Formats: sequence, C-alpha cells, structure tokens
Amino acid sequence: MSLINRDTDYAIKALCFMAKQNKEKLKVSDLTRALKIPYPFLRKILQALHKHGFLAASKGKGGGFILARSPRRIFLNDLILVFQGPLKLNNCFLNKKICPDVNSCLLRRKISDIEKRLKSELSLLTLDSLMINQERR
Amino acid sequence: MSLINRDTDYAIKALCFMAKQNKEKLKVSDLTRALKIPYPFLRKILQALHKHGFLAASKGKGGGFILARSPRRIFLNDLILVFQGPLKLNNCFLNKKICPDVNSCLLRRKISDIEKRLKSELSLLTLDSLMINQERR
DNA sequence: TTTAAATGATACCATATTAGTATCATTTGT
DNA sequence: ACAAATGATACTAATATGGTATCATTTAAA
Repeated sequence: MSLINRDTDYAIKALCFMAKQNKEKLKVSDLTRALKIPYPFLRKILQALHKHGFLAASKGKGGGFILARSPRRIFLNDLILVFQGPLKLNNCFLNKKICPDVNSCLLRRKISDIEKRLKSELSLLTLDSLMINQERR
Repeated sequence: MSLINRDTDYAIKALCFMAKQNKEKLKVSDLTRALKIPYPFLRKILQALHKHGFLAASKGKGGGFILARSPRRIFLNDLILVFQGPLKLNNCFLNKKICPDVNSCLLRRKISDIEKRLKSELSLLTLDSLMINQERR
C-alpha cells in the first residue's frame, strides 16, 4: 500500500517543474509536453491546485498557471490533504463499540500520536527540498 | 485515506478476542457470533492468519483456531504487512526517470526514513497493548 | 465405516476508489 | 468576432477492496 497516490504524485511533479521555470506563466500543454502526463488529467490536477491556492491562474488567450506560493511554503502533507483527504491510521477498528471512552483509550492515543508525528514529518518535506534534490541528479 | 483496511481491522478484533479466551480453541462460528463479522469473510481472514503463523489450526470435527504466538509478539505492522502488503509512501513519483541515482537522492532518503520511523512505531503496538486497553473500557 | 463438522484452497461477485476522458461554459488577447 | 486558454462538471475505465460460494480435505464420533 502507498501513502501517496497518482494525483498527489503528478501534482508534485507539476509543481516542481513550475518552480524551476522561475515566475514564468505556463499553460497545461507546456507541462504535458515536459512531464508526459495526459493533458486532461493534468489539467484537472492543476485546476485543483489553483482552487486550493497553490497556483494562480489566468484565463483566456495567453493564460496559464503560475506558482502562488514560494516552494518553501508548499508542504507534502498539504498536497496529500488536497488529493487524498486527511490521513487516518484507521476508520473503523477504533469505533465506539470497541472503545467507547475516547479519553481513556490508550491505544487510540498511541495511534493518534503516530499520526501526528507522521504528519509533522511529511510537513518537513517542502517543494523546495524536492527541487534541491532534482538539481543534483 | 486510511493506513489500516477492513481485513487488518477484523484481524485485530479476532486476535484480540482469541487472546482473551486464554488458550481455548475457537471455531469461526464462535468468533462471528461474538464479533459480528460475516462468517465467510472472517474465515478467509483467519485462514490467512494461520497461513502466516499467527494462528494454529486444527481441521475436522472439533477443530478450530488458537493463537500461535504470545500477544506480546504480535505486532500491528506485521498484520498490516499480511493484509495490505508492504507500507510505501509512494510507488511512482520517485521512480528512475525523476531520480535515477538512488544513493544520492536526498528526498528518497528522507522519505525512506519517515517510512522506517512509521514502521517502527507501528511495531510498538502489540496485540498485548490493545488488550490492556480493552480491559479498561 | 459412514457421517457431520470443521478448516484449506480458490474462484467468484459486488462495491468503492482511483485513474483518466469528454464536453460545454467562461474569459481574454488579438 | 475568434481562437486560445482555464472553470466546472459529468462521464467512463481500471483497479482495489469487501464479501460470498463452493468443493476438497481432515477428523472425531456415532
């Protein structure tokens, strides 16, 4: 099983590429050519990134997308949140029937701690850190 | 998204229940009654737990399942491995095309570290610790 | 020794999620 | 006016998950 799905993956790739183009507006077709991601799929993803404030968009002829934040302010866990929803260790096995008293539930607390640590670690992975890496390849 | 799926969830519940019955052999129908998990589904899960050494099984009339290990030696990450495969942060975005040199890849190392920490934290959650919790409810 | 009650193995079906496409509406520069 | 871009959204396809059915094998006991 994977923590990161295709949408998030493509979003990372696209954002990475855009960050490298320092401040230049890009249209979807520029990106598909470079990244080899299917046009309509990538478009959907960029629209979502726009909707959630990662990209600024301009419509009409000559329009396109551009990063709306510094790569240092784009965090992996935020991208995961957009495309995959909130990270949960489990939906069901800690439900009321097994564990009715949330506060006294040791296990629930442990699991929730693990979740928190995982999220905070994912939030240390910024778009910036991905780019540094790519420069070195 | 959830780290733990239904199979793993039911497996935990079943193992927990069995651990409470100290050393008593149980058949699937005993468990379905207690846990309200559909019979054929639970059966499939118990068979898998047997196959992977968590349970001992005896066939034929009067047969059934019994824990094959101490609850202290049953780890959450092992159960996840059985029912959901190896935990991976990502299958694709760190593939060869983006990151051809595995050793020099800073990001890959970071991600792999996060993975390792997550796994080691999950491995601290034993069946034992779940039961302690349940006693207190 | 037959039979019923149990698991072993495995193929199958149903539903949900993920991946990807298509299309019409709106905006905007020329 | 028109072409080129995104906005919104509905749709289809593929895969993963959740769950069922069934036949084979083993075993205790009548």
